[in-house]
Amino acid sequence: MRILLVEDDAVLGMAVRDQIVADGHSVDWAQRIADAGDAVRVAAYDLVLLDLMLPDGRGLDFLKARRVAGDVTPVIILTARDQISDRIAGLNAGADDYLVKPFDLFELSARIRAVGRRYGGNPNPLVRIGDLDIDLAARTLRRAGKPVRLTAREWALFEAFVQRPNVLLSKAQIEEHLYSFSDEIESNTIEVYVGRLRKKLGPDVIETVRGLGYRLGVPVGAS
Amino acid sequence: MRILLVEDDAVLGMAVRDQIVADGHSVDWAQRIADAGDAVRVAAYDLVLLDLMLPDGRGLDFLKARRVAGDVTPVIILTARDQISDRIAGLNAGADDYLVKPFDLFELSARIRAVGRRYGGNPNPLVRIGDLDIDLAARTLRRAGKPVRLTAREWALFEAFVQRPNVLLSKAQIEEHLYSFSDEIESNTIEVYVGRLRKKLGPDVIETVRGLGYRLGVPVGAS
DNA sequence: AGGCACCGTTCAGGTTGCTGTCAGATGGAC
DNA sequence: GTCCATCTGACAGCAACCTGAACGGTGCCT
Repeated sequence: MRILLVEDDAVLGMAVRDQIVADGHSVDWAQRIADAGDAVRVAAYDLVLLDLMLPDGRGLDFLKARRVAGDVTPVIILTARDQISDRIAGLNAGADDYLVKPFDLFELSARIRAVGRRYGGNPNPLVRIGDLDIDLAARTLRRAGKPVRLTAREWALFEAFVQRPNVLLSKAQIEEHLYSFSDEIESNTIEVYVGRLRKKLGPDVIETVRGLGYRLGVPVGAS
Repeated sequence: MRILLVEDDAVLGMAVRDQIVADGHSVDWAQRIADAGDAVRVAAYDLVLLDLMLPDGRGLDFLKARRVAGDVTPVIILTARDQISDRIAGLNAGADDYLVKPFDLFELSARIRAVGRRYGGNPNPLVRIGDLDIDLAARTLRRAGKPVRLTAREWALFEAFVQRPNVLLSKAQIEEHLYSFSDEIESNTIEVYVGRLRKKLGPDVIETVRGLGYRLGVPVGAS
C-alpha cells in the first residue's frame, strides 16, 4: 500500500514512517496540510494517516475538504486522548478509524492492516446484508432499494456491527467504540440508538442477546 | 469459563470484570497476590488474567510459583506499554499471552476467546457434533440447519461440555466452572439447566452418568 | 437576531425474559 | 419395596431492555 502520513511532530513522524516501511508499505510524509494537499493531487494513496493538529490548520478541515471533493481514500486520524470528541468528530468528518496518541507501533501496524483488509483487497467495499445494501466507503445505505439516511451516531453504531458481523458486541464494547473516555454516557443511550436503527432498518437487523449485548442479525428469509 | 482476574486498579478491574461477565463467563477478582493465591487453592480456573504490578508483589513471581507447583492454567498477563521487557519475561515465565494497557474491550474478549479455545483442546472455533453446528467464536449454534438461541447461562454450560468432549463432568465441577464465589447456587440448578439444554438440543446430547455427572453424548445415528 | 429543524442524550415507565428455586414425579440401584 | 439421584413443570423476582417524549445545543435560513 501507498500511505500518506500527515504529522508535524518529527520524532513521531520518523517512528511511524519507519514502521510503515518496515511493514512493507511505501510512505510519503507531509508535515503541513499544504504539503498533504499537494501530495494527494499528484499521487493516489491507499491510506492517509492524518494528525489533527497541524501548524497550518486542522486535519479535520483537510479531511472534510477531501471528502467534499469526492476523495474516498481511507483515513486513520491520529488524535490525543484529551481532545474531547475529536475522535467522533473525525469519524463524522469521514475518517475510517483512529489511533490515540501515544500509541505503540504494534497497534499502528494492526490498524493499517485492518483498514487495508477492509479496503485494500476490496476496492468496492459494498456489503449486502438481507435487504440492506451498504457502501462503507461512501457511507450510504439502501433498504430494499430505497435510500436510508442515518445520522452520524446511527452510522457509527451500524458500522460497528457491520465491521464485526456475527460477533456479539457488549454494550460496553459498543460504548467504547462510539465514545471517547471523556464522553461517557450515563443512561440507556445505546439501547435508544439500537432502537433507532431497528426503526429505520427493520426489527430483525439487530438481535438482542439479553444480558450480553447485541449482534447483527440475519432477517428471516435471508440467504 | 471461570476466570480469575488479578488486578489492583479498581477502574480497570471493574471494566474487565464487567466485560468478562458480558462475555458470558464467571469471574473472581483479586486485587492482591495473596488473595489470588487463596483463590487458586480453592477453585479451579479456566484462565487467569494477571496484572504484573500488584501492591503485595510482582505478578511474575506469582506466575512462576504457580508453574513450578505444576499449575498449567492458561495465563494472560496485563502489562503497561512501557514495560516491553515485562512482556517477554512474562511469556518466558509461562504466560500464554499478554494484553498491553490500555487495551480495548474487543481485544480483551478476543484474547480470552483465543486462549480458551487453544486450551480447550481444539483451536478451531467451528465444531460439529451430531446435527449441531457450533461457532464458539460467534456464539452461534444451529441444529439441523436451524438457529438455536441459548441464554447466557445455557451457553456457558454448553460451552463447558463442548470444550471437554467425552469428559465426564461432575455437578460440582460444572458448578465450579459456571459460578464465581459470589454466585453459589443452592438447589438443583445444574439439573434444571441440563434439562433446558436437552429441550433445545435434543434428549441425547448430554448423557447422564448416574451418581457421577454428565458427559456430552453422541446422538444416535451420528457419524 | 430569531425561528426552526435536526440531532444527541436523558428520563421514566412499561415490557420482557432470564435465572434460580421449589415441589412433586420419575426412574435406577439395591 | 425403599431410597435417593435426577427430571420436569411452574412460578416469582428482578433487572435488562424497549419506547415515547422532553430537553438543550447546533447550524442554517431569513
